[in-house]
Amino acid sequence: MPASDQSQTPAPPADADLPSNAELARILHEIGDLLEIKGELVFKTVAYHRAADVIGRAPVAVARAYVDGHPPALAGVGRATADKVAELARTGRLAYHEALKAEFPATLLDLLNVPGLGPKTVRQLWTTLGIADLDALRAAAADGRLRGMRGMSVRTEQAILDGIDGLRSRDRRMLLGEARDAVQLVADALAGLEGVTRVVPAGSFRRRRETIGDLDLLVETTDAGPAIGRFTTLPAVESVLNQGTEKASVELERGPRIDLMRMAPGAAGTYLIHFTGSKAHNVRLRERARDRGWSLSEKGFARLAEDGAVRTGPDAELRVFASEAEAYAFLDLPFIEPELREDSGEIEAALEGRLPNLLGLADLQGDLHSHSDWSDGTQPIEVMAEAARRRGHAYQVLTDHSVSLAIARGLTPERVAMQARVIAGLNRRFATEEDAGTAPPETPAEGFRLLHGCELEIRADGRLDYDDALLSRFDLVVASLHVGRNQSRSELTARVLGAIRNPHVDVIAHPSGRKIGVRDDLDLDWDVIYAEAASTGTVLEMNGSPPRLDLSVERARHAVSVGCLVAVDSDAHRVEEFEHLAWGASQARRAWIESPSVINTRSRAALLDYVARNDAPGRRA
DNA sequence: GCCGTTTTCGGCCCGACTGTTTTCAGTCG
Repeated sequence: MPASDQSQTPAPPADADLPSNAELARILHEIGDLLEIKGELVFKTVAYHRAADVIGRAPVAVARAYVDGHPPALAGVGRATADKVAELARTGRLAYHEALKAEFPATLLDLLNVPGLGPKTVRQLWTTLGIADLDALRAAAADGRLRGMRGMSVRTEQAILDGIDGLRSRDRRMLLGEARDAVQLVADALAGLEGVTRVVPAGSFRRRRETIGDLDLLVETTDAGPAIGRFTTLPAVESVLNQGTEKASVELERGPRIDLMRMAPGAAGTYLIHFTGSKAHNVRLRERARDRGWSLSEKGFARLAEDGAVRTGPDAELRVFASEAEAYAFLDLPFIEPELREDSGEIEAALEGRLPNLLGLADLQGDLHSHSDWSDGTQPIEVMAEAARRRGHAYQVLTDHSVSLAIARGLTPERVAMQARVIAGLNRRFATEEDAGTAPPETPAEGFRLLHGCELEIRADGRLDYDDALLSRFDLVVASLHVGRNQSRSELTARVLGAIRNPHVDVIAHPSGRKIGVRDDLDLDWDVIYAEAASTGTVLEMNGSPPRLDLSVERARHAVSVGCLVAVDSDAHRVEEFEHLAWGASQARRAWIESPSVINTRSRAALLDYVARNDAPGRRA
């Protein structure tokens, strides 16, 4: 909805003043944490955390919807939570939250982050010893003042000291590429062991969350002993957190925590489901199992007795399945792709037979965003083109930076013309090889061509870096914004809208400008951006570079729902980075996006036809 | 706190590992 519509009458709060979904979620989680420490009924605290999660990933701006008088129906958000969200949306504050916070020192919640410390222990530390922050806890542990408490010993004190030290060094979450490297390290080490049939990453990495905290790995083996032994003694292991007969956890040197679990051959289906999660998805499955008389755990489905307890003795019955699909089928559900398992509507969709036909990496016919050493890439045009061709793509768009981005050696119009000649020469060779049958076997039927594009800078004053005459000579133009990031929402939005409305601009690259863990999103009026992109046919990019993943899943899902097309791009600056396409595709899958909404699932002919139509005079406002 | 054609009250998902226990609570995923 246009922001200008809000400016007249007795002004409801502007979007910028409303708490975001993430802020609402943070407050509700904090209430849940505080109630845990307070010793409140566990189901009540769980309800707050669940409501926080649901609101945090809701597809609409929840506070906005409350202010506008049409709060969304969200499973897990009942009357009490709705009233609190309404108060937060209306006033920006929540009396209940503030009263609760006033009961405890503000720093007490920090203690929950120490591994091994839960709400019960934190409460005990505070009430018996007055410990309310990490420094006090460290001092007490170092002085040996904890060992008198129930459940505390000298060893616990040391574990707490170690845990506090670890907090400082290990608070960063991994990006997808780093997680993949750690997975590979362990998988390679276990692969050759006797009895090991496979090693599978599970958890949030398998669901392709944009950042990964801990890694979960499953090893299918007849005997867990050797695998766990090898795992806990890997050279990269800094410490072993725990180790049993079924599972073990380690921390890598300056790296992540990794959990390894054993799954029994022939029974992997429920293990994979259990350890892939998400927790919320699993809870829904277990509820469904229980309704049907079975208790679901990683081990399989155990038959329940009349009283709701698991049957034991001669009446015991455990159903196991080799594959996830079979385990889902036992619950009369179709297979649900890991990227969808967030309890964000996938169970309902599965029941109603309307699960999306998700985009696959193989559906991509090309890539609209890449660089060479002509600007800030590291490899020659030919090397990049050859690598793209060997991927079996029909096109790669070379989009070196435009002139004003001097730090990236942006191309002058003269160098653009030179580059065009280089590309034409390469394409002549590709055509000759295809005619002669000497092109790589991966080459698709329509052949491979390197398309000439550019990454066009949207300058701080809103002007574009090249004039229309030059822009019209490119096969495809992606526009992006790297400078003047701190302007007001209205200024930034106007700059992006200017690019969207230019008939020669085909794609807006990494629209939010974020880098995960480094810098925040641009402050844009997103609803206006989506609407204009949809009406002009300008494509919004899902950039697959792991620090970007931009658009985000939530934004991409919203954009497509209002009629936008997206492009899944690598933004490769060297050959190895073409693999970013896989990360980008996984984010599109998380956003429930299907192939028709992704422009680069189209053939080269269809892509160029789309661009030509959108470039036609009068096509745009 | 949430939720419901087995319920508007009384339930609410499951198991491994750890540590300090003499049979189990707390934490974690």
